[in-house]
Amino acid sequence: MKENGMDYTRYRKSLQDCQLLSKMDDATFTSLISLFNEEKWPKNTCFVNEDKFLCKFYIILSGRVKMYQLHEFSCKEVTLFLLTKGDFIDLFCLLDGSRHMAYYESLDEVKVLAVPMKNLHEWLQKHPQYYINLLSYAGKQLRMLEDYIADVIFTDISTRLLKLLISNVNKSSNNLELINDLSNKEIAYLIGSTRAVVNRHIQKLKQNGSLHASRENLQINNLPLLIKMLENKK
Amino acid sequence: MKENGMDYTRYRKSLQDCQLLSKMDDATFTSLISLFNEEKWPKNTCFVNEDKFLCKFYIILSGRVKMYQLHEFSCKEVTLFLLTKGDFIDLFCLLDGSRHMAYYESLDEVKVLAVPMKNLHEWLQKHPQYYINLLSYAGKQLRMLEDYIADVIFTDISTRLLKLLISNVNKSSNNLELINDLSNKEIAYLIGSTRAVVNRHIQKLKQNGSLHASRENLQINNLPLLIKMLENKK
DNA sequence: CAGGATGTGCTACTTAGGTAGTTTTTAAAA
DNA sequence: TTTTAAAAACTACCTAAGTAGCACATCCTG
Repeated sequence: MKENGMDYTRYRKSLQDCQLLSKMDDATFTSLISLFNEEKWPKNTCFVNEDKFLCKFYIILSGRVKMYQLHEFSCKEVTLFLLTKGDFIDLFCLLDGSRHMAYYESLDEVKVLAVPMKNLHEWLQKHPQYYINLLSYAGKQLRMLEDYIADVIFTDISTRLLKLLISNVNKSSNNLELINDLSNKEIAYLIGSTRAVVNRHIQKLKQNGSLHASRENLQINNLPLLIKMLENKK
Repeated sequence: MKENGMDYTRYRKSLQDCQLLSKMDDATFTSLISLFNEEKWPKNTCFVNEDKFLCKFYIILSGRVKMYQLHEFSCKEVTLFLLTKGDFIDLFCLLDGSRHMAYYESLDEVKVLAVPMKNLHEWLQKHPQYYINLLSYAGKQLRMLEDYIADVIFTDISTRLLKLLISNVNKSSNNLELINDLSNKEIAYLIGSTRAVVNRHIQKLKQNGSLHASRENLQINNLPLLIKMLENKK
């Protein structure tokens, strides 16, 4: 991190949605952020729960990182979180220092702020009120997993696909974001299915004109229709 | 809570596994526990995310409480957590005060310690280091949900049933605990399935002599066999 | 004891989703 | 440009799991 402190305001801005940093005055922010160093990870890099996640804590500045579980036997995957700007890696290890069996992969070139776990712990000891922010972040993730489970148990693949598409449409631009450049396989992992099945359902959406799909490119053609289809499921 | 303080040591003992209270000296413990009142909930009572969970925080002293999600349309259920001694209700609401869409039902007569959310927040403000304990509890729950998702996506019902049974055998007594008096329906909700399907698999376990099952009563007959069956799945 | 409610056991049926395999398309690398 | 690899598209097949329905057992209560 630059000594002159110029960068801090830049980080302040780009991390304005980061839960750890919310409701934090500038002085505190500076004391915290000065502990970090910026790192850059290349695209499509896998981190199979390396030791680095036990000794360092990361905040994503830009790019996507998927956090997933792998079934060794069948080599199947599920993506649990699609982490983006402001998200943490790995909160679990911060919590209790125990190894968290999880896999990470960068989907873009990713910029992160990195801090040695030890330093962050020391800082938090001095500023324990910010544990609340971490708790609130953990709570948000817990609810996401609860919803994931409810979806998997209660609804079929086509419903889950519709939900995924609709929930990733940017309200203002009406464009599909975050998942629009993913392959069918990655989409499948996001909803707990397989490439072939997801493709089958995508074909139907293409046929009724609600979706445009080509190689690693998804575009919503008719959002109201997608919403209507989702509502008809219930 | 009794004024004489006699009860505090009793609570100390029965809550020794409670994560919020770990590494807490007696004076601090007393200052915290004196905020609580003991409540008793009758068996089989539903709490459909009532306002009480928004204004009060509970620690379970004894008995089981299942936390579940309900699919309104199909009236299907999934049990996400089987809460017992030392568990919290509702951590989520404590975190950010937002309504947490969840359902609770007591499976036994349940004793809890209750504290107004406001009072606990005030106490935590004065003792912020104990947020760490809550974080660590949240982390444990997050991992449980991650495992749940991995199980549902990667494995079939019979595998999940075997896992459930094996993981609830008391190592020392070799007896099935916590779930041994549940109906097939409740077992099904625990692994994200339905009564009929679970019953189908239970029949197979009865046939090969690994399990004894009668009305709301499950007993392990041959644990090594169950373990072997689980390993053969992989 | 009778009646009702709930849990269990079992049959038969349906189907969505997983699987395997092949072809075609696309895009990047050589 | 050709080559190669990955993604997408499509076909055919199989099966576990969900569903519905009913008979029977068990328990509790009036």
